[in-house]
Amino acid sequence: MNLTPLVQSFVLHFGEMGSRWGINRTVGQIYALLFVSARPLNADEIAEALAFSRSNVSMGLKELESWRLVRLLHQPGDRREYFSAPEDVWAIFRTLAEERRKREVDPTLTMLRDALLVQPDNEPDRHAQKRMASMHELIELSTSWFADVQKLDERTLRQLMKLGSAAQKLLLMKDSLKPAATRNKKAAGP
Amino acid sequence: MNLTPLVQSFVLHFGEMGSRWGINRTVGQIYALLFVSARPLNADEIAEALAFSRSNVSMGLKELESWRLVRLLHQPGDRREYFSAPEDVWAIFRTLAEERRKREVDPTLTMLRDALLVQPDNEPDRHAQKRMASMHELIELSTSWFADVQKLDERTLRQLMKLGSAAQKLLLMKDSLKPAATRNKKAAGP
DNA sequence: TATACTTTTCAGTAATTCCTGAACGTCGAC
DNA sequence: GTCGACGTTCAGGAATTACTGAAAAGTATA
Repeated sequence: MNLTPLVQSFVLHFGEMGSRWGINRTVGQIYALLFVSARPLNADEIAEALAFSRSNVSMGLKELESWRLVRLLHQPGDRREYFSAPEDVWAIFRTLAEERRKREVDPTLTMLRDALLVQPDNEPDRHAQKRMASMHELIELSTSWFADVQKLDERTLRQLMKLGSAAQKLLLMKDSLKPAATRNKKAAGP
Repeated sequence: MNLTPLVQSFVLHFGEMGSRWGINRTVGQIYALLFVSARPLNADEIAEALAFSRSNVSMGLKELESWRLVRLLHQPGDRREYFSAPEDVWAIFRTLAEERRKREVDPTLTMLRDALLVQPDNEPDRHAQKRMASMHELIELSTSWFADVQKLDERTLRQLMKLGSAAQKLLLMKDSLKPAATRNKKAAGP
């Protein structure tokens, strides 16, 4: 399989971006290739297209599977494993965010919580704990908010985003119209 | 300078996390140390506390400056440069997001836009372009939304987040109060 | 069960990234 | 100017990570 220049540049870009992340070049390129491919590909096709060794592709696919970014499937009458990237970019985004949370955010929250349980016995620790507490609050708040928002379906999410900072105005309105709370409550009901 | 166990564990954790990102261990540790420090530190103090070479610290600080994550300042009567991490965690978050956008998102958007300008002359390219277009739309939408939300002050942001998916309900309310024709059209549209 | 095909593992090597010490540059005090 | 304190650069060695080929382990079919 020969890549077109268009696909080539996309794949190379993702390789680069991957290595800026923790993800390595190989994995980024494999994912990019699957993302733009019109049909599922097997490991040999990927290895040939990207000029990687078969074993490197195998490892890359395993990594992508651990991120739940690729789907494994079979073609009738073919024993080989085929891989594809899910269609829905919003779902992909969700998956990515969820995995990153699991791998990066959660351990950090655990570490912070543990640190905040310690009774500080000196000034540096007292200050450090204050700083950690503020970080903990920010992370806690933003991830739980994100988890919440992430549950919305694509259409609603799209609306929310298009609304942009106008959401702020709705908020402020709610805030300044205390007596009108009944009206809001009524209108927002299911 | 000797680190307390509390600070030590925080610093080590950030070193680890750093290397999961593109950032290396050194840089992560330096930042963590500055973050919890009650006063600005100079390069020698950092080098001693973390047991890195002076030159390593110098490079790390340069990197952190390029991310605008540390502030350079001077103490009266002291020629050395002192560094501190900004206090406000919300501001830090903002800075981080902005820099990442500049370094990762913007180049990707440029690549995608260029790719979408090409007139595809074969089926694979036609499909690839469709996929790239959907990715482009998602990134465009979410980053412009994020830029918008990021302008809010801390208090409002905090409110917005605490509101969580209740924001969804406000949105739906707004939607359901429109003439039925609009809503139906929207729901059935692409 | 044997066979042929496919995927995975892994030890070794290649490539990359990290880190250091030494040399160099800069700047203010004298 | 010289001196000394401080910051930066950089070549090269150390450490880590990526990648490969060969061998092993699965697996469906006959």
